[in-house]
Amino acid sequence: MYRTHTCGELRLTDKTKETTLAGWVQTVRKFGSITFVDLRDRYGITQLLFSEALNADLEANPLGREFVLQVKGTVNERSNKNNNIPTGEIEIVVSEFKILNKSITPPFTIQDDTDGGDDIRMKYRFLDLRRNAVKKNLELRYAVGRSARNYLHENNFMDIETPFLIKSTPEGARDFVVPSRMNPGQFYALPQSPQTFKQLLMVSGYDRYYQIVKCFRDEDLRADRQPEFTQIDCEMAFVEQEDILNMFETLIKRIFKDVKNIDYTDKVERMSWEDAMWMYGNDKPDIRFDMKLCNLKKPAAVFINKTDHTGLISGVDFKVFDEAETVVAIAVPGCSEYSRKQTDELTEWVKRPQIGMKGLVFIKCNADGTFKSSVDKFYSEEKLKDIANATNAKAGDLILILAGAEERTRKAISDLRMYMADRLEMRKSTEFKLLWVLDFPLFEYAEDLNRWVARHHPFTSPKPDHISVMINNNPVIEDAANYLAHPYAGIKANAYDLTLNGNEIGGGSIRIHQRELQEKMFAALGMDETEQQHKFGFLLGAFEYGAPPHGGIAFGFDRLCSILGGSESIRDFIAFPKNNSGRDVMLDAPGAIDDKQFEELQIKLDLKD
RNA sequence: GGAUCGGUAGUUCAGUUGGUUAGAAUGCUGCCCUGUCACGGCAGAGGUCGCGGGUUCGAGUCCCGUCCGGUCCGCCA
Repeated sequence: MYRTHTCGELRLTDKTKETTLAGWVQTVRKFGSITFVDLRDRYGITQLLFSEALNADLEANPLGREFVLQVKGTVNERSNKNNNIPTGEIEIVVSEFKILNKSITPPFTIQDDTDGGDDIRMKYRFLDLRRNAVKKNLELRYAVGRSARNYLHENNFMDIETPFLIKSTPEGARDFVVPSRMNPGQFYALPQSPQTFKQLLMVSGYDRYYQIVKCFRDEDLRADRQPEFTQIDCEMAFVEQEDILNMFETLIKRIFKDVKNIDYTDKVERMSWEDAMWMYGNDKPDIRFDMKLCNLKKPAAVFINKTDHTGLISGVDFKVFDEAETVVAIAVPGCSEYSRKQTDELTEWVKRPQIGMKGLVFIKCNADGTFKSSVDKFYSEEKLKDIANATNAKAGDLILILAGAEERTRKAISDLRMYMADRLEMRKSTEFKLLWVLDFPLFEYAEDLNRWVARHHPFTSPKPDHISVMINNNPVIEDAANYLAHPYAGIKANAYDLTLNGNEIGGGSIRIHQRELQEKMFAALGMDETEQQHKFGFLLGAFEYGAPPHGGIAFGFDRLCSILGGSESIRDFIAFPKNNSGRDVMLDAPGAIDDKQFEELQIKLDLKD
């Protein structure tokens, strides 16, 4: 038997017990004739005491960091206790020991505050995983998964596996492809999600399905994006949007309780996509803080039902605002005393290529009730006061105004809002706020293709009121410059995203379940009948055999874990993640394959450039 | 596809307007130490400054290219 106890379980109550432990040597502290060793395993650290009698043995078999060690000994009360660790009141007085395996010196220290950088830790990920900090993250991930499975099981959801080797249907993200040896010249694709399979399961009558499942997308990476990632994928039959929202906000609340011991008793707020864009410039707004947008000017074709404050800024011959499509402001609390250097810094920030603004207008709402702005030449104190009122600015606030093309400006003000909130430390990783964003547009205009593309995916149903708009209008866009005037631009979807602290953690929709409407949808996306049949014939066929109304949702499991763990990067919550370029630096994958493999696949490599 | 930051000891970093022998901490090795737990003390080893080219009397430092890594934009139905 290798061990009788783990390195995390012995306590003072076990005093005088005989024990055998096995683990890794964390540190060796030698004191002349006695030696202390911290022995580590998954469960904790236990201190070993090697007395003088073992010195000859230790000299013959010296210990080093990360050696795998087995010891026999007796549990002893320490004379000096260590309150920082659970086993800190005891130590093992070693009677005999055996080195089960040696280790060369690790390239970085295996400690909470390691000296290793990201790169080297990824290369030696198996060592990095020994560190407590990384282990904690994986434990949190396991807890989130367990909580979700328990909840879904209790609610009659059934875990059903779906295939990884499927057919490429180049809609949306790029597919990873896998050549088939038995079908030369043909390729499988790895699923971007089990979307069509879970819908088929609904047709089959498995009315509550879930799967914690890997998905694959061959797109460029980010700190919160990996080429293979995990979703909590769910689908239900005989449901309306309301049923889904209730079922799954309860799931997330359950996870909060199980994993973080947080009682999320607040009602989960809901907001239309249009309101989110209008008030936050963002379809996944962080609503833990206010700083709502004040729309001073908007283009005629969008936000048709919203009123802006263009009267406050026009009529003074200020060209920057007059010529801009959109002018939008936020009031940043308590920043009216910003120095010239600080406002310049903000201006530089919005001028970076990633933000792409030409400049930044600011109004300081001084504590004494006066106003000072970068556009005093154009706007009187009275006018500034009116603008300040419109933005809900208080004395002491700093109003920041951006002007330019609608999409870019709205994104920029949203980024600026988040940036200022970060600067003012208004985004605490221990505070959680959920928000449903509803009523997304069904379509998006793709300039490069001059046609509509599905904003969510092509199986999303339109709002019942909008079905007739879809049926009765031709999807072809005659006037590309004026695409917003096309009836399809206003069609809203039965789609919903759940956001947490400004992150999209889940998204889904009520699906189309009638063949006719699904065909109309495919046609709107530029697919003729042949193409529809070729790509999605199986689904259209299935809809003819009694497809029930259904809908679902998928959660980004890795991202949810990283937010709950208070980290920006999902890599910390994946045992073996890929780097920024999609490489596994430990395996050095992807890599070339043998000529023999090419031969078997009947593929000849001919790289362009 | 693009922007931007970085690459110097095993590791994390410093290195001034280009100027003598490239430093610190930590890790590693050896010696000393009976109550440490970030142990301590003394001594020591350890460098193709990512790679290639250029400017210069002289390049870790400046320029060009390239590779690698981080972050972001595009992209991610």
